[in-house]
Amino acid sequence: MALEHAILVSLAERSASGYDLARRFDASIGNFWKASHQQIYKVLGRMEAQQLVEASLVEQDGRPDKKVYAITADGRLELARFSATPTPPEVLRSELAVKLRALPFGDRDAVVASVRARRVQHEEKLAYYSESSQRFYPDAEHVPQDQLGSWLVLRGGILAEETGLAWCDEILQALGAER
Amino acid sequence: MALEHAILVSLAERSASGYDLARRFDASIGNFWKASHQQIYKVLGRMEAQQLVEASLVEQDGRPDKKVYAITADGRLELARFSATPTPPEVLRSELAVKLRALPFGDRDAVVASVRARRVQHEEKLAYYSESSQRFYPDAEHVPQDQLGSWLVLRGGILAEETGLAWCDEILQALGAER
DNA sequence: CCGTACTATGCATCGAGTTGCATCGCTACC
DNA sequence: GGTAGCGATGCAACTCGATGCATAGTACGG
Repeated sequence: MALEHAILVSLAERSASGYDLARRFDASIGNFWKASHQQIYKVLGRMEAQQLVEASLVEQDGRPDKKVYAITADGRLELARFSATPTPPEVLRSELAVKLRALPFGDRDAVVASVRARRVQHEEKLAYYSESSQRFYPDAEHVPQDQLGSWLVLRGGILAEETGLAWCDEILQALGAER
Repeated sequence: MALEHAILVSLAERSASGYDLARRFDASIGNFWKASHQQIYKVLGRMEAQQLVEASLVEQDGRPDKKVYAITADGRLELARFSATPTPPEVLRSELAVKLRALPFGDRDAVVASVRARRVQHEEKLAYYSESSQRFYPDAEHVPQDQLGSWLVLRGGILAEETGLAWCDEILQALGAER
């Protein structure tokens, strides 16, 4: 149930409407946790009932009104409690790996195409992360304490994409395909 | 719905009972796709109704009878069709990343403990993969064609664990903690 | 004035997967 | 004789998330 906690973190960093959160979950937070706006609204409703967050209606002109959510004291407690919880191992599910294993029974060229597509995705995300890294943390040796977590998450993303890229290259080479 | 296809691959490699499959999904296949025995039995039932697999009752002495499943012609077709399908990007959900991002609002020592635990997991899996690699593919330069897929999946596992390990070390260093 | 696009919020349905529980056969150990 | 443990199969309840659909206000271009 870590979507709840991802939302708490995001609201602790800065209060936001459901719509704002949905956009964050498509960008910065989305780098390590994905969620649709429907899911977010549903969970926000539950969290408000549990008094982990509180909403205030903000009237806007030029655009529809919105409900801005803020984390409560209870929410901060829950976030701290979660932070102190042991982290279960992550379960990986790789459809690409299934297809690789299915190579003797499947379509080699199509799998190569999938790997090429995956490679492009890794390249794009890596480029995006690298750009973010240079923009927000130009001095990698001196990252401010309060941004340490975000920086480490970004580093994890970069490492993961580099590795994904390297794996794709290894696959393509083994299958005798050009990049 | 790739559990279905993971089962098809496994049965194409060798026929097995639900129980056998459950063990495979805890070991070799489990390296890239996890499933509980309950889930496996449920899906096997559906797949038998769809005639992707067929069961034959095997009476054993010294242990309970079992139903051994084999892939059908339809199953092989479905597997080939799946293999030729574009692969959707993988959605990552990292609870550890949520906790890192939550560092300013949480328990630094507890997060360090989580990272240390995660590091041990990576070490163990890496050791297991490396051992498998040396045992089954002693000559990495000359892997037989029919085992190429399995080899590449194993390589992916090794790369991922090495990277996970490296990330943990980077985190521990940044947080000023020893290994 | 009409269509398109963006902001903003939500419901309803369905499938996949997790968790807990249950049953049965047989072996091995104390 | 009892019980712990493994092989073997499955049902039931529930949660999470994906997908599709619905609605409403406002801005802007043509």
